[in-house]
Amino acid sequence: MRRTKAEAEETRNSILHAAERVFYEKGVSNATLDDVAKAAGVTRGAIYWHFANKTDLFLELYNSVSLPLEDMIARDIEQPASGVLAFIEKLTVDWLDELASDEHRQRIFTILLRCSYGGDLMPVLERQQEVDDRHLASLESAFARARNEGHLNENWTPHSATRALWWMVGGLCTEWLLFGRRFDLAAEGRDGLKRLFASFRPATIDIEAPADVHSIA
Amino acid sequence: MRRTKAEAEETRNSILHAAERVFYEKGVSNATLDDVAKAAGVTRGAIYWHFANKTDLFLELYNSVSLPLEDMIARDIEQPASGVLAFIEKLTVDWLDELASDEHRQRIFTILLRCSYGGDLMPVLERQQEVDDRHLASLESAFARARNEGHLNENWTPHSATRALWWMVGGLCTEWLLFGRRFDLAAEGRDGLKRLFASFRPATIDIEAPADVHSIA
DNA sequence: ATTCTAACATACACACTTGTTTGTATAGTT
DNA sequence: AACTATACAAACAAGTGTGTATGTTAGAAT
Repeated sequence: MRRTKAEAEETRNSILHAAERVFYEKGVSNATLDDVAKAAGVTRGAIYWHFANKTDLFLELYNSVSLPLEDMIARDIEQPASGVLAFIEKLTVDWLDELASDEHRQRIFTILLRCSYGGDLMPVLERQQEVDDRHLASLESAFARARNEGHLNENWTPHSATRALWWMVGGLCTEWLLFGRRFDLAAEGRDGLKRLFASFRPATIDIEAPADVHSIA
Repeated sequence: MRRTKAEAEETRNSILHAAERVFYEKGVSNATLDDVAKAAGVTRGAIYWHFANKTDLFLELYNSVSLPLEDMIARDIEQPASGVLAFIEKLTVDWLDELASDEHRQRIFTILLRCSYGGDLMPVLERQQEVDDRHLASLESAFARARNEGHLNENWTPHSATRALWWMVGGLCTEWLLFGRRFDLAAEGRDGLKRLFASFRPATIDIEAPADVHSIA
């Protein structure tokens, strides 16, 4: 039953997709390789051909997800300094929108949130920490630039604003993913971010803006 | 080896404590009942005498943790309306302090965060959702009172303030617990909450306060 | 003092999962 | 056309955890 290379790559992908679904539904440690095999329409032999073992399959699945957030954040250096805060806000909102519409990424994140990281999954944890730390550093430097230009409210520091944003987005996504997506992630996130970023901005008296404060509601 | 009732209750508790440690270290599904038994200094027979199975043991462990947050929040109804925001802030800070100093609760929460909730653990998830919903409703009504008294900044609504606070605290604790407690939970939390609550308050011109803004830094 | 039973320990049977090994048909290679 | 490595399927071997059944001892009841 030797398949062509394209077909082999196809079965490898189908195994990865099946693993994503099965890991998401049953949890990584509760899922059996036979579950994955059946979901992919193959036998365990195929899995052991393409992957060394379950941990390796999980790592490959983790590697297969692209993390465009890094690129997005990296670009903020080149953005005009005047709108740093607006840029970060848009970036975050866009990221939430993408998560809300990408079931693939939803499942991956949920799997990562629910898995134990005990023993052989340590490299995943460490890589994730490292990525997070880079994101936090990027964000904090962006907030620092905003402050230096006088665009950051004095209530906040670059560090505290970074953490507040990070924790709020993290908490939002965690609750949404772990508790059955019981609300509109994009809408609630957009609203919360709008208000948080409003508090980030200095309390300037809106000189040029018309004073129709009530029209918002 | 028949023991007295007090001794039996003692072994039951030792089993619960061992389960807490073992579940925390190896994850619920990766932990063996024999691991728990050995950690408790008994055999699996003792566990099966006191508990029906692993799921039941986990549920009993979950039930054994007291959730004083409910009482704390319930009392806010009786607080003076003038300081609702300050009261909520203090409540949250106190709760963080308690979590930071109570390793028992840290382990329980970590276990809950890391476990899969697949299949037979559904009741736990549902109960937790229900508890969370009550907390959120309490918080939101408190914020509503603050707004009615004119103590809530117009940038925020009771709903959005509740969610922002909830998500920020949740994200804070989640990161702290899952990523190895790499920062000072109480200090960072207190600082972040201070700034968030500052943005909750209306931007009153501090008439009576001396204008030494720079002395803070 | 005897009996009963709570509170375990021990032993066993069973299912399940993993990893490996063997088989096999076919795509590519010469 | 023959050969070989590929891409799996199928069978096998071994370990592991669970649930239960049985054994044992000492507190408690009469």
